Amino acid sequence: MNMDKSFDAQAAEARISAEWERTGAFAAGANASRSDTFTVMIPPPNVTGSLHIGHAFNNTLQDILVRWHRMRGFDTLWQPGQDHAGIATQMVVERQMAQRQEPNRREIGRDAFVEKIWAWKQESGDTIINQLQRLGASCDWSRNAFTMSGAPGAPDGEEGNFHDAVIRVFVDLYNKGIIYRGKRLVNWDPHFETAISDLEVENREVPGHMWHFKYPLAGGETYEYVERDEDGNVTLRETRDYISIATTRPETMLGDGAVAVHPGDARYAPIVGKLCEIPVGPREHRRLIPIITDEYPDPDFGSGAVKITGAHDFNDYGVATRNGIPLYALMDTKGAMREDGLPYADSAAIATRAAKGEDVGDVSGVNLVPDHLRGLDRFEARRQVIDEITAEGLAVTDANGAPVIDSKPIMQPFGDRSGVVIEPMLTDQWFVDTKRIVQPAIDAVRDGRTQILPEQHKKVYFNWLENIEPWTISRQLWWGHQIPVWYGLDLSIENFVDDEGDGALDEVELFELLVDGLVHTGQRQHCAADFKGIVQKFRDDIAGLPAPLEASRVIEVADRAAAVETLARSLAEYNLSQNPTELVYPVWRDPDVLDTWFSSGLWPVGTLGWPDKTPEMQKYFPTDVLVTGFDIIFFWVARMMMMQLEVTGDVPFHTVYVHGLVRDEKGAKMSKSKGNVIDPLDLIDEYGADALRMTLTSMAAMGRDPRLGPRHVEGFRNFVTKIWNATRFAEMNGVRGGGARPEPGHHVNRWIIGEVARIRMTTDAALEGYRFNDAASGLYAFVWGKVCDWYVEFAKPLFDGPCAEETRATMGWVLDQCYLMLHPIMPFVTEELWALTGERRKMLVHGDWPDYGVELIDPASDREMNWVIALIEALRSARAQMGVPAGATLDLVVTEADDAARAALSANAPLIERLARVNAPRDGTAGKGTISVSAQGASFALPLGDVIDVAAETARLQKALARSRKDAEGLEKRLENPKFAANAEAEVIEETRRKLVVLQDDIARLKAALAQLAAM
RNA sequence: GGGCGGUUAGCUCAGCGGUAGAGCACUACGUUGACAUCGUAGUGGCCACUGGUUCGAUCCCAGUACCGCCCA
Repeated sequence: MNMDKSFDAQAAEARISAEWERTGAFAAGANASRSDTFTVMIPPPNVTGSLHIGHAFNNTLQDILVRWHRMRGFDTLWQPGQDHAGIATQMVVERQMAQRQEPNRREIGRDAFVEKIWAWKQESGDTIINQLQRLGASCDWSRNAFTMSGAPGAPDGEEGNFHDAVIRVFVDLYNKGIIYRGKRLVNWDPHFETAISDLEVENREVPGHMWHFKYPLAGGETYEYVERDEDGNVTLRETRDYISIATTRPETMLGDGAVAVHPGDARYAPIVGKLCEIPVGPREHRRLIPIITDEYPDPDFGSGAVKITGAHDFNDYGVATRNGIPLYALMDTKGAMREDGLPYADSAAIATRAAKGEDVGDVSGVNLVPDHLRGLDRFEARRQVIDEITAEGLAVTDANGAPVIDSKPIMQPFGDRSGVVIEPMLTDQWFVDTKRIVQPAIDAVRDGRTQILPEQHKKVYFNWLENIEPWTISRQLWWGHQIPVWYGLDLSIENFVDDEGDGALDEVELFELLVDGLVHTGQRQHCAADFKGIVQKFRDDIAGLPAPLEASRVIEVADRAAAVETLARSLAEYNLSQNPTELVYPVWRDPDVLDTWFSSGLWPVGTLGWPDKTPEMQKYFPTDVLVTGFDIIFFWVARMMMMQLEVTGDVPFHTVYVHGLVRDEKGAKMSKSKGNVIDPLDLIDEYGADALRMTLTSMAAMGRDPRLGPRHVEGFRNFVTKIWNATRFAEMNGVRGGGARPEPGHHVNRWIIGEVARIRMTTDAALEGYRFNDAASGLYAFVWGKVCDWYVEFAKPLFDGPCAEETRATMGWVLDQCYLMLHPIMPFVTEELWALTGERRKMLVHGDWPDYGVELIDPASDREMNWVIALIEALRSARAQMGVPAGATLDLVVTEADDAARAALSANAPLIERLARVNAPRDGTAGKGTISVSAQGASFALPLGDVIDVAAETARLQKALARSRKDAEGLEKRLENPKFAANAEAEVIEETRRKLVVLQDDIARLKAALAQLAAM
C-alpha cells in the first residue's frame, strides 16, 4: 500500500461522515458496554441559522465529550435539534414573501402564513444540520428534534411531541397561578409589533438631546424659587410661575400624568400638591396635572423635577402606580401616535378630572394625542411638540434667549432583532411569576446538584435569579406555540329574572340580556391543552344563565368581535325560532404565541418525549453536561433550571460548562458590521475540519475567550500532516496497527509505552476537568514532541537490528493509541488512519478508549532514555554553537563515565551515533582541539581538529557554567535557610537537594572542561 | 454607578505557592531511511505597578493604573 503524502481532508471527510451515518455510529447507545449513560443536549441552533464560528466552537467541545464517553462504553446520547426562533423565522419568511412580491401575511391570513413557514422549514431548515455534520458533530441525527414539532399544522415528518410538552407546562403553571395575564408596561418592538423580554433588549448609548420646558402653574400662581449651594448659602432667588422639567422624549409629555419631585427637595416644597399645566396641546384644552412627591426624582439631576408618563417609561410607571396616577397610552403598535379612542377634547376633560383626584376608571379609551398630531410617527411628533412649545415661549432659555438643549449621550433601548428603538408600552401580556419557581434553581446550584464551570459564572447566575423580574412570555407573532387560553363573553347578569319562569326567553328578556350582559366589557378565560378541554369549563360558567341559555353549545370563533356577532345572531335566530338547540356560546382563542425561550426552556425533557413516560426519558434524564456560551446563561440556562425543576423536580443537568466567545485575532467580537467574521466552513474547506477543531480545542482554556485567526488553524493543519506522515513512515517500514499491546525488551520501546500511559492519564484528567486546551496541547506535544521527534527517530536504526519485530509491534500499538486518544478532537484523520493501517473489528468512532496507567511505566527505561535524549541534545547544541557543519560526523571520546552512564551509552550507542552525528564512542582524554560535552555521570570530548575556536568554546562553556551556578546558588541559599528546613515539606527539601546534586555535577564537569581548555 | 474578568517572550496564550512554558514570528544551519504543511540549534521575560502574608509569591491578600465584558 502506498499512502499519499498528505491527508486529503476534503475527500475523506465526506466519505467518513457518510460511513458513520450509514452504520448508525452516533445512535443513542451505540458502542455502549456499560449501563452508565452520558447525555448532552445540543443548544438548539435557530432553524434559520447557519453555522458560525461560535457554533463550531460550542459543538466541537460537546463532540469531544460525547466521543470520549462513547469510546469509553457509556450509553451515550447527544441530542440534536433546532429552535423555531419565533421572530427570526417569521422575519425570514416575510422578507422572502416581500422579495417575491407575494401578498403579505395579513393578506393571506394566519393559517396560510404558518403553512408557508413550515414549507420554508422543510426546504431550508436543515442547513445548519448539514453544516454541523461537516464539522463532525456526532449527534444522533435520527432523533433530530424541533421546538415546534407536533404543533397544529405541522406537516408530515414533524410529528414529534414537543408542542405537547410546551402546552402541558403552560396549562400546569396556569393552573397553579404561576402564569397570569396582566396589563403591564412591556418592551414593545414597533417593527415586529410584539412585546419582547428584557433580555431581547439591547441598551446602547447614542447621541441624544435633553430639552428643558416650563410647566406653568395653574391659575398663574407664583412661588419663591430658591437655590442654595452645599453650605446653604442662597445662590439664586426668583419668583417663578412655572416648574422646569427636563426630558429626552418631549412627545411623551402628551401623556404626562403628574410632575414628581423628591420629598426632601426644598425648592419645590411650596408647590407640592398644586396643579401645573402641560405646555402642549390646544390652548383651550390645556391639561392640568398634579405636582407630587416620590423618592424617584434625583434632586441633583436636571431641575430635580420629573414629568411622569406612566405608560411610556419604566421608571415613571413605578412612580405612577405608587401614586395612583393614570397611565395614558399615546402610541399604537407601530410606534405612531394613536388615532383611536376618544376625541382629544373629551380625553383631555377626563384627564383633567383625574388630575383633580376623581376616579375616572379605565382610561384605555382616552387618547391624549391632539388631533393634529394623531397618526404621526413618534419621532415626527417629537419635532412638532418641541416646535410648538418653543414657539409659545415655554422652552427654558439661556441668557441670549435661545432654548437650552443639552446634547449628550443617552442610553436607549433597541430591539436586538429589529434594531429599532423599543417603546415601553402598556399592553395585556402573559407573564410567568418567576419569583415563585426560582428558588429550587438557586438551591440546586448552591448545594452543588448542578455545577457551573468556571465557577465565576455562578455569581452571575445567582445575581440574576435573586433579582428576577416577571417574565413576559406572550409574543404578538404567528409563528410559535399559540397560547392555550380561550376567552368567552361574561354573560352573567345580576338580578335577571325569567319573568314567566318558563325556561324560555321572550324578546324583552333577550333585550335585557343584551343590554346588561353582552354589552358590558367583561370576559371569562379558561386554559386547557385544546379546545375540547375548555368546553366543559365554559359550560360551567354559563350554567347559571337563564334557561335555555345555560345549555348553549360552546363553539370556537376567530376573535371577540366575531364572538359578539355570533352570539347576537344566535339570539336573534332563537328569538324567531324559539329553538334552544340553535343557541351557541362563542369563545375565541388568545392569538398570541409563546416566547421561543419558553419552549427552549423545556428542551431537556421535550426532546426526550416528556410528558409521555418514554424509555428515553427514563434512561437519559437528568442529562449530564450542558455546554454553552456565556451569553445565554440567563436566556436559557437559568430558565431550563427553573422549568425542569418545576415540572420534574429534578435538575436538567449536573454540569454546565460555560465557554468563551470566539474573537478575531485582535480580540474584537466578530460581527457582520465590522466585517471580521470568520466562516468556519471556509476554514474547513481550506484546512480540514480536524485542524479547525484542534485549533478551537487548544484555545478552550476555561474562562477565556479564544482568539482565532487562519494562521492558528494552519499550525494545526500541519499537525494533521505530521501524524499522517509518521503513519506513512511506519507503513513503509512494515508496521501494522490492530495488534495487542506488546511487551518489548528494548528500552526505547519500553520507554515509549510508558510515555503513552502518561499521556493517557493526563488526557483523561484534563477531559475530566473540562480542561480541553490541556487535553489538546498535551496530545499535540506528545505526538509531535515524543512520538515523531524521538520515538520514530530512535526506531529507524532499530528496524535494522534484532529488535525490529518488537519495534514494529510497538510502533503499531503506539500509533493506534495516538489515533484513539486524538479521535475525540480530530475524528476524521484518525478514522482514516485507523482504517488504512490495519484490519479493524470496528470503526475508530467505536474504538475502545484505553485505561492503562502507571503500571506501564518502566522507571529504568525512563531514566535511560531521558539520559540519552539529554546527551543527544547536548551534543547537537555544542555542535551547532561551535559551527560544526550539520553533515559532519565527529568522534565521540568518553573522558569519564560512571557505571550507569556507561551502560546507557553502550546500550544506545547506535541511536546516539545516528541522531548526534558522531562515530562510535571510544574512551580517551580531551586534548587539543576538542570541545566538551557533559551528561549526568559522564563527560565527553569532541575533537574538532584545528578548526576549533578556543574563544568561542570558552564562551560557550562559561555561559553554561554561569547559568548552572546561578541556579545552584539559589538552591543552596534556600537549603541553608533554617526556616526552609523547618517549614518546607520533606519532599520539597529532598527534591531541592537532588536538583542541587545534579547541578553540582554539571558545574564540576564544566569547570574541568574550562581548565583543560585554558591549559592548551 | 454596580458586578465580573484580564494585564506573563515581538504576537496569541498556558501555568497559578518551590525563582517561568507552548505555538507562531524571528536568527543561523540543514537535500539526514515519513513529513520543507519539515528538521536541528538559538535569540527573546524586573510574570502591569505598590504594599502585605509566607522560609519562599508570577501564583494568595489589599490597593493603584490601564484594557475588556455584563447589568443599571
